[in-house]
Amino acid sequence: MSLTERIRRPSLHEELVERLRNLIVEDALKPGEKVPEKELCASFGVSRTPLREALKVLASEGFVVLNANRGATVAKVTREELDSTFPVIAVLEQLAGELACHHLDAAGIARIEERHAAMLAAFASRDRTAYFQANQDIHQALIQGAQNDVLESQHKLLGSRIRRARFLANLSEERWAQAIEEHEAMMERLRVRDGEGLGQLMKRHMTNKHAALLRALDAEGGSEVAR
Amino acid sequence: MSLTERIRRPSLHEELVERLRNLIVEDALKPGEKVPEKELCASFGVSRTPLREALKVLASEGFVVLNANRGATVAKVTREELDSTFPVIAVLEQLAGELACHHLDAAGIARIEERHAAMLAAFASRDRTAYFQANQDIHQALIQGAQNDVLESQHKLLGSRIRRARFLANLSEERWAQAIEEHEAMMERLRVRDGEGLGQLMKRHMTNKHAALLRALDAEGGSEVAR
DNA sequence: AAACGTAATTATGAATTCATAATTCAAACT
DNA sequence: AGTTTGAATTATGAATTCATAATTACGTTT
Repeated sequence: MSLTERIRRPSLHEELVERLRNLIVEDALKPGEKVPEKELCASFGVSRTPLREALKVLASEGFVVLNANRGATVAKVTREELDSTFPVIAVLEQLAGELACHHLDAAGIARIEERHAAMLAAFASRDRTAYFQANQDIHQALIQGAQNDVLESQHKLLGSRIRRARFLANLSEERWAQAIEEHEAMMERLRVRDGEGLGQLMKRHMTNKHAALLRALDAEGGSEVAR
Repeated sequence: MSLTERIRRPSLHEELVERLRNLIVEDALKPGEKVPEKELCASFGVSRTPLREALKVLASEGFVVLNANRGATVAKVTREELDSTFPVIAVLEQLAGELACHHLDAAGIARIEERHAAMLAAFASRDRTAYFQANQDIHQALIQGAQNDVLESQHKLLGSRIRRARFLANLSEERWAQAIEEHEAMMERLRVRDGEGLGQLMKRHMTNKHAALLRALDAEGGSEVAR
């Protein structure tokens, strides 16, 4: 790292935004639950002011809901929100695919190729954890390869808002196999740097994931999705 | 309106987020300027706490930059940010076009048809103000017609972050004429509810607007764009 | 005169305090 | 018994206070 790098001491509220968002995304704070202001202040060892500042930010990001004079609750992810969010993520991924084909160098593609192989191996041994990891790495690499900060931040934000839901999607064997096929097709487009084609495949990949998720939800019949 | 509607009293910080964002978007607070905490507290008649909460939210939205122990400044819109933002807006509009064709009813299309006519009239008389207004109404109507809250809010946020810049774009007569043609083509697709086609045209329309803006900026040679 | 160092001032981040709204719980009443 | 009313408690929104970091002003030194 640079020797004269700016000293960076994140303010309390920044730190708290991170920590609280993690608590929510990692499901330590569950949707619908009240955010226990007092307890959190005590356990983090901070006063209410920075914690409340953090809550306002998280509210604007959509992770919590503020009710006047009634405190904050963790936002529930409704079916409607899911249906609104997936298409937007889908077009963001489409854009990422287009841009990544332009910007990724050989090394970058090689890295994705490696993760793709890891994903195939995980599928072969039906190792869900390894599969999810490799899968996420690939999408992440493509997003970052697009070299567009706005795209990256928006994608990250929307992705984390529906993070929990995505885990429920790849349940069925058929869907899993289909997803693998889709990834194979994506890799082909990436290898020849066909941005247009990769983008369309990524969009469709997301759309299919959404559809699969909806089927899974309908099967269990909950209109409300746990984060 | 419903007789038993919930009483809604926006909290101070919500109110302040709105007001401050307007001050920034409307250029009353200029990019790079310090946000004068004290003055604003005085003129709004509130204490520092809610104002600072509002600043944190605006920072997470990208309108201000917080410097530790050095207060907040209005975010500058850099050339890089512009280049990152336009492609994202473009794909959001693409999605809007696709969805709007599905969701808009005859009345909705008629309303856009009317605004389109108003836009043509404004172009004929070279009335820039009326043109901008009609143009914005059309895009707004298409976004809302998509009936996707996430899409709408993201589009609104990104749009307002580069609002100022967009005013600089339609300077040249050629670009203006080209934009009109693009809108004509868009209307054709909308009339036959060709979502795919409309989406692609809207994306290209944005891409062209971006290109025109860059040319305008290059001509005057500023790497930094006033909001 | 320029540069440096130090004190005074100011601005900022965060804790605390305060007023008020919401909730809880118990007693009174139907 | 169940419901309603009202005091007590608690939680929340916002103002104020406090400690510290940053800036400015000023004097000293070379």
